[in-house]
Amino acid sequence: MNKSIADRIEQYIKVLIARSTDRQIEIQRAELAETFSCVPSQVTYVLRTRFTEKDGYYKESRRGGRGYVRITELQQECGGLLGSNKLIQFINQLSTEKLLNERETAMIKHIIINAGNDLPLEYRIRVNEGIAVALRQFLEIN
Amino acid sequence: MNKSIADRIEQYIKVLIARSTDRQIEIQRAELAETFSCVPSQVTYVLRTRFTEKDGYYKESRRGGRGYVRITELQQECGGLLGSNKLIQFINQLSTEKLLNERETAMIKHIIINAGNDLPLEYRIRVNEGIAVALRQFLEIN
DNA sequence: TTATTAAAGGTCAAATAAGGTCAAAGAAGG
DNA sequence: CCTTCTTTGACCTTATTTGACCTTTAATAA
Repeated sequence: MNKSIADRIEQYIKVLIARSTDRQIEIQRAELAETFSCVPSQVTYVLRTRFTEKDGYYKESRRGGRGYVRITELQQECGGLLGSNKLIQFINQLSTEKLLNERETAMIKHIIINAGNDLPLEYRIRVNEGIAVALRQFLEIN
Repeated sequence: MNKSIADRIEQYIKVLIARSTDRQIEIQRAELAETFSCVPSQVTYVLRTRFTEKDGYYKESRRGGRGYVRITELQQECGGLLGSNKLIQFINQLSTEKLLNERETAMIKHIIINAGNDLPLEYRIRVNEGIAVALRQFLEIN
């Protein structure tokens, strides 16, 4: 079974991330497409299908001159502890269930990603748990 | 991660401001352009896109001989450590200014009260500061 | 003192350089 | 076949770079 281009691009990106010191890389979409002799939107496709938030990745990008796509692999956390990606999944779920509207979803995600950023992991997890509890209370669920 | 000229000029200016005693500097547009080997209007572009009032900067300029551009970084007033009451006050202010609606205000307050609750004070302060910064970013204010 | 000139900075639009979206066509697997 | 995943390309939005032309002000010449 011959790997598809998408598979190879996925592998390539994952190797880059693994090699990085901070689980974060920046790529040029066009350059990567060039490397794999495919159209740029193929790269977009790979990012859309294999580097989702649910997979534990966070993406940012900028257009125009010197544009880029930055991919961050969120810290994998163990057991029942609530890391940022799990919390974001939870938020997404609330959004799907229409318990949060679009703006609320974006706002809370922004806070989660940015607020506890520089805290030691254990504290971040506790903050995340607090946020989850608060949200549950506020929305009167569970 | 190859920075654009615009990015480098931005950095340069920010370093100058940081080094200044009064968060205020004066530059010569043409000279700066010379330094970065670009056209003068490139500097104008950087000032227009990255040193706006929303970003917390104030600009004055004068044309003609001995012309200049003066850039002042407005002092962020909530300089001290951010306890929960201060943060709540801040949220209330956002609410008064209609930047947050009633539900959003209540939700965020709920989160603030619960999120860092059982953390040591120093961490709770850091969380609060993170939340304030994230909110400012999200609402695009200073 | 007044008129002229040179030395700034400002504006705006075109050219260029990215990344994003979407839908259609093609391929793989059941 | 039918569905799902992949590949491709046309078109869109955003960011940067550049240059021609405009306006303001200080210095200087008359």
